Amino acid sequence: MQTRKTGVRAQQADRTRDNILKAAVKVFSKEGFTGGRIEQISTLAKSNDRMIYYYFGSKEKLFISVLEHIYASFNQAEAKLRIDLGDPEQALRELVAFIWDYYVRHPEFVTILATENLHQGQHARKSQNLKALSGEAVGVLRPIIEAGQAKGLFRDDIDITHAYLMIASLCYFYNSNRHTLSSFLAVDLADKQAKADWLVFISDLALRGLRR
Amino acid sequence: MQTRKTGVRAQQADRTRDNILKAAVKVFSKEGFTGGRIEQISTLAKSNDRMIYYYFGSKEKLFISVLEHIYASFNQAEAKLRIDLGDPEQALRELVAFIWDYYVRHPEFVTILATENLHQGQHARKSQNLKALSGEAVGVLRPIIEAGQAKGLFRDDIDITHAYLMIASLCYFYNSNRHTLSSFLAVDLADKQAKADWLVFISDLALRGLRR
Amino acid sequence: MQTRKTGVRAQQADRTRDNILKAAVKVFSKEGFTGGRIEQISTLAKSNDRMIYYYFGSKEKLFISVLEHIYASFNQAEAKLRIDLGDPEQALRELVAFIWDYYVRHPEFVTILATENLHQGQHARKSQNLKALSGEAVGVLRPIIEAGQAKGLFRDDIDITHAYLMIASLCYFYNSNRHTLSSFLAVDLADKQAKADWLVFISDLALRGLRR
Amino acid sequence: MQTRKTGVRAQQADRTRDNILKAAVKVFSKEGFTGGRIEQISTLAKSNDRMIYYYFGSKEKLFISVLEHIYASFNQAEAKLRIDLGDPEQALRELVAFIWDYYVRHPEFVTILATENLHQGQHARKSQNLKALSGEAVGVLRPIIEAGQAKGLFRDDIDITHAYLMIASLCYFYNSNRHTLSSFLAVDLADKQAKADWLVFISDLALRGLRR
DNA sequence: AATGAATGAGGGTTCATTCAT
DNA sequence: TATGAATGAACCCTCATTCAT
Repeated sequence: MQTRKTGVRAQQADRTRDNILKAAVKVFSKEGFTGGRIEQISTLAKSNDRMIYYYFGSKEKLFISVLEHIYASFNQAEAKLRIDLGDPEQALRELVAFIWDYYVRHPEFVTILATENLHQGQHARKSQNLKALSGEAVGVLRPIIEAGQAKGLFRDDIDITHAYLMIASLCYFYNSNRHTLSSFLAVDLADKQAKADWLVFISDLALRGLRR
Repeated sequence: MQTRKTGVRAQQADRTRDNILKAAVKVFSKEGFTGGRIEQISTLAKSNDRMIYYYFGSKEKLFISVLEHIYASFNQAEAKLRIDLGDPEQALRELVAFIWDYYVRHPEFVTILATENLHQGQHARKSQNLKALSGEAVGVLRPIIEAGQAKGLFRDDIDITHAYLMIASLCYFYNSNRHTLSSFLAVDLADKQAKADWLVFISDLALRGLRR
Repeated sequence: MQTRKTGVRAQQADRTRDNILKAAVKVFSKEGFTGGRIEQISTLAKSNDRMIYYYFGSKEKLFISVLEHIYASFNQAEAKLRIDLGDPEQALRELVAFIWDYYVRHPEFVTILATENLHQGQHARKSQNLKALSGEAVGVLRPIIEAGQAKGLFRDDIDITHAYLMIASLCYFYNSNRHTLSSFLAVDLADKQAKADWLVFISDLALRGLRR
Repeated sequence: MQTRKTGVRAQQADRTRDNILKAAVKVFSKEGFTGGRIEQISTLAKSNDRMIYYYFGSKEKLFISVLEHIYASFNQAEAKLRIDLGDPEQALRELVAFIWDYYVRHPEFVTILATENLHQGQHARKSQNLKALSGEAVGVLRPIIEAGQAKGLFRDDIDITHAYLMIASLCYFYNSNRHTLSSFLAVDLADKQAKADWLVFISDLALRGLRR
C-alpha cells in the first residue's frame, strides 16, 4: 500500500498537471477566458492539447481550476500573516499593505478576477472548492476591528463588510484599471513612488474610515 | 437640434450606424471584446455583418468607437451636473452620488472599462478622440476641493489624483466585482438597501479622507 | 420584382448548394453518417467547409437534406411510372421491376436508408419535409391490387402493408446485404444474370403472394 | 464442460476478454463501427482502453471478433434446431419462424450485419474463422426442400439460393428498416400483433414460393 | 446604401493508439 | 495481468473578413 503520488511516473504526472495549471494562469490572465487559447497553454506548459482534456476535462473546467488555484494561493499567503493585535491601528496598516502588495505582485490575481466578473461569476458558481475557500474573506480583518473597538480606537458601528469592501476597492481599482486611468490622469500609475504614495494614502484613509 | 445629415437616405444611414453602435455596446459589454461576435452585433442591430465593415472598418475600430461613445456619454451626463460650491461637503456628496449612480445605472460602462483594461488599454491608445475626451477627469472634482480648502474645511495637502482615485475605486469595485464578491461575502450586493448603505458609507469616507 | 433565383450570382449560389448536396449523398452513402467527413464533402463539391454551414447549418442538417433529397428523387422517378391497370398481373411485375431497378441503379438510396436505420431514424424524425414526402408509399401499389381484386385475380384479404413490405424486402435485402451474403453463399450476387434471375423469382413470388 | 483455461489469473483474463467482447457487441450494434468508441466499450466492460489492445490488437480486429461472435452464436442456435422432415411444409414454417425470431430477439445481429455491409464487408473478408463458419448457410434449408421435393410437394426447379434469400429478405428487412418504415407506413411495426401477423404472412409466402 | 456569397485560418475537442512501468 | 500517462492527427464548427454586385 502506498500513497497516491509516489513513483516516478506519478510524480511526472503531477508535474505535468502543475505545468498546465500554471501556464493556464498566465495565459488566461493575459488573454482572458475567451481569448486564452488551449494550444497556447499546452505549448507554454511544454505539453500538448490532449493532456489538458486528460487532466481537466475542458477549457471551462481548467479555468475553474485556475480560479481555485489563485484563491487558494491568496489564502495561503494570508495565512502566513502574523499580525500583532496589540496595536490595532498598526495591525490595520499591515493588512492593507499585505493586500495591496499581493495585488501589485500578483497582477494575474487581479486580471483573472476581472475576467471572471466579466463572465458574471459563471465559473466560480460551478466550483464546490471555491465555496469552501471563501467564508474566510473577513477572517483576518475581523479580529483587528474587534481589537480596535475593545481599545476604544475604532467606532462601534462598523459594518465589517463595508470595511472589507473599502480596503479591497482601494487596493484593486488602482491595479485593475491602471491602463485606462493612464489615459485620463496625468500620472504614471506604474511609477514606484506613485504606488508607495497611494499605499500611504489608502492606509490613512482606511484608518480614518474606522476611527471614532 | 437637428440630425447630422439631411436627406432620407443619409438619415437612414445614420440610423443604421447608430443601431450598430448601440448593439455593439450591449454585446461587447456582455461578452467582452474577444467574445463579442460581429454577427451577434449585426443581428441585434437588425443589419448585417457587411454593414459593420462599411461603417466601422473592423471589429477593433468598432470597439474603439464603443469606447469613445461610452466616455462621451459619461461626459455628457457629468456636464449636466449643477453642483453648488457654496457647501463643499454637500457638493462632494453629490459628486460621489452622481458617479455611484452612473456606474449602477450603466453597467455597460463598467464592463467595457474592465474589458479594455484586460486588453491593457490597447484600443484606447489608438483613439485620438478619446484623448480629447480625457483631461477632464478631475474637472468637476477640483473646484469642489478648492472650495472646501478655501473654507478651511478640507486639508491643504490633498493630492487631487488621490482624491479622484479614491472616489472612483469606491464606486467602481462594488459594481465591477459584485459577482465574485457574492461568492465570498454573505451579503447580497444587488440588494437595494445594501447599495444605499454603501453610498452613505463611501460618501462619509470620502469626506473623512478630505477633511482636516 | 423578380423570382428568387435569377441573376448570375444567385444561380451560382444554387449550383454551389447543389454541388454540396450531391457530394454529401455520395460521401454519406459510402462512409455513413459518422464516417462521412465534412471536408471530404466540401472538397468533392469543389467548395469549402464553411459553405456547408452557410447553406445547411450543420452536418446533421446536411444529412437530413440528403435524406429528403433521395426520397424526393425516388418519388419523382415513381411519379413517371405509367402503369396500365388493364392487366393487373403485368402491372405488378412492372412495379416490382421498377423498385428493383431503382435499388440496383441507386445504391446510395439503399446505403443511406441503412445508415439512417442504424441511427434509429433520428434524422428522419427531425424532418418536416420527409413526413410530407411519405404517405405515398403505397400510392402506386394500391390501385394495382384493387384492379387485381376487381378482376378476381388477387385475393380479397390482402393487407396492403404486407404487400408493400414483401416487395420492398425482396428488392432491398439482395442489394443491402450483398457483401456479407457473398461470404456465405457460393454465388456472385453482382453478376448480371444472377440479378436478372432474382428479379424473375421475386416477380413470380410477389404474384404468388397476391393471387387467389 | 470446462473453462478454456485453468488457474485463477487465466480465468480472470478470460472474463475480461469476454466482457470486452460483449460490450463491443452492444456498442458497435448501437453506434456502428465508426461511431463505436473504444472508450465506451472499455467503460461498459468495466476495463480500460489499453486492455482492448492487449486482447484484440486494434479496433478493427475487435470488430472482426464481434462479427465472428455473432455468427457463431447464430450457428449455435441453429444447431439446436430439431426439425422433423416428415412434414416438409411444417418444417419450412419452423425454419422461417426460427430465423424470424432470432432476428427479432437479436437486434444486434441485424445492426452489425447492416454495419458490416455499409463497410462493404471489408472486415468479414479479413476473417479466416468467418469463412469457416459460413458454407453452412443453406445447411438447414436444403434437406427441407429436398424432403418437400421427394414428397412431390415442392417444385423441382427451386434454386436453393433463391429460397434462402427469400426467407432472409422477408425476416431481415422488417427488422433492419423498421425506423424509416415507421415514418412511411401508418403501422406500428414494433407492435406484437403486427409482428405475429407478419410471421404468418411470410410463412405462407415462403410456402407459396416453393409449392408446385 | 446595402447585401448575399465566399473564404482561410484556427477554435475547442475527440479519436484510436502507444509508451513505460 | 494490468493500467495511468502521453500523443498527433483529425473532427466539426466558428471566426472576422472580403468579393462582387
